[in-house]
Amino acid sequence: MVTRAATHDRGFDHCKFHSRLTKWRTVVAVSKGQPICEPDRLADYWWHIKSGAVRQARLQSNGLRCIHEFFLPNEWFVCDNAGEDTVVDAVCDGTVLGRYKRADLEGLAEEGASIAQTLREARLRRIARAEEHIFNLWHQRSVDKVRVFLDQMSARMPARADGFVSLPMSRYDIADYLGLSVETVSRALGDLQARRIVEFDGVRRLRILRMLATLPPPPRQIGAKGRQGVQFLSAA
Amino acid sequence: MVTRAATHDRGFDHCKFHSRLTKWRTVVAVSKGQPICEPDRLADYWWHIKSGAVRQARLQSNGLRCIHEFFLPNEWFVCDNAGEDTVVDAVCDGTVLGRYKRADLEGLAEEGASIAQTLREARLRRIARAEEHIFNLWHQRSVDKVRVFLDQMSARMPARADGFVSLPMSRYDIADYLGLSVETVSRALGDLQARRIVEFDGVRRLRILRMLATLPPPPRQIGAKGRQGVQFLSAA
DNA sequence: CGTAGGCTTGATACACATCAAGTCACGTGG
DNA sequence: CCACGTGACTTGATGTGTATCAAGCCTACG
Repeated sequence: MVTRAATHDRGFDHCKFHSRLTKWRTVVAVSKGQPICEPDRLADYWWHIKSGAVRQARLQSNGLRCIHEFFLPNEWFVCDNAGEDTVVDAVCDGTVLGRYKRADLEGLAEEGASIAQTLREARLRRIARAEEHIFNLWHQRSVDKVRVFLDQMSARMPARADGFVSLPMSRYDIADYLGLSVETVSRALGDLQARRIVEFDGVRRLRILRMLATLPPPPRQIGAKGRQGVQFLSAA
Repeated sequence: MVTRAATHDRGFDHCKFHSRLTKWRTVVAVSKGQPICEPDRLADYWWHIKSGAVRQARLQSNGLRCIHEFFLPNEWFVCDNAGEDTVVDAVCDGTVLGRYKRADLEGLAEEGASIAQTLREARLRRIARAEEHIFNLWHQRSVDKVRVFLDQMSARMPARADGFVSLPMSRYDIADYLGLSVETVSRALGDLQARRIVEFDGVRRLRILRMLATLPPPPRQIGAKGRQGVQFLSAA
């Protein structure tokens, strides 16, 4: 397996900065399907998920909804370049966020190096995740997409002792995230379950049995047969 | 058409900072298919394309190559999270880059606000492009993917007076970027040409005749028929 | 009991990958 | 000059993964 940056937006010392941060914080609670704020204000804030989950999506004129990213408990995010068609809304009921004005938090960051660090890392992780998403959308079969998705989600969600996690999002959300139809997502999940790669306990509670790295080699060869096996020589 | 951040990494005052920058610069020239530097050093530098083009790709064990991004003349970039499977190499012969040690450039940035600005913008643009790429890979038909790709490229490439641009990359590169087969890319290009959306002058020189915004509405409806038409009410 | 939303399952259609030639431009060497 | 090879591109025939269409199921909740 290839080494790659970890994908957690956690690890931020709340005890230490709690009092300082709460001073600037607004708590926002939203129920399923509710936008977290007015679309044109989105870019003005840093957000921190306390519970539940939100999704950042882009709506097309034909009604299709492309979900760019999910944000899960304890993760930080900011929306730099949201267009008019961008919606950020709650995935499930009981979603609670901390909202901080960018100016406040980024000003604060100058004194508190640890906060600055957290925000910087959140940005970097955003790029890393986007690249993973691109890779996942790119050329894989539906089962592989769903598999990678489940791996990522169970790694990012707060885990329980027994290894089970409960997904906050519906099959429709997964479909819109992976660019598949709901039916295909459903079938893929059934397939993974049948092959004992994941185990379900109810529709949204699951546990990964076999990690990606330990899987047998890809049975099918999609695309070109090995274009350009580049050797490194010497630049300049 | 929806407003969205422009996608140019240009607009950096070279005259003003030329002497200061060249002091830290190493010029790197690479020919087609050559990596721009040792893979493990990639993250140590900021890069600036002077001529030609480079591609950032991720190689899979089965030989497939997923191209995450192209970088075109006059654009700045840095590779924060390149894994062992990541390759950044020249798309065509005659590719020349400026290479700057990150420590040097980012230290310099403290005094030169304009440089800091350029680097910050390059990062933001990177995210914006990644999101566009996700959107493009997401659910579209092959013709649409190719169409969007051509629009983006002709907007980013240095244009000539007659409106023609010459693409630096091959059909294989395009296929690996869009997650399609070469044949499909070729057919899509033929289709666009037949429908008088683009005009070709040789295989790699082309001109966009009709921009995306001015196109007729999507003939086909892929995916779900309008899930969750969310109305904004009021958060919290 | 009924209605609704989320989810699953089956039958069919089609967009795109794959396989297989074939073309075109541009070399290199006889 | 032509023969030949090679790499990039195109075109056609065929197969298949997944979208689409259409029920039907399951759970929650009035």
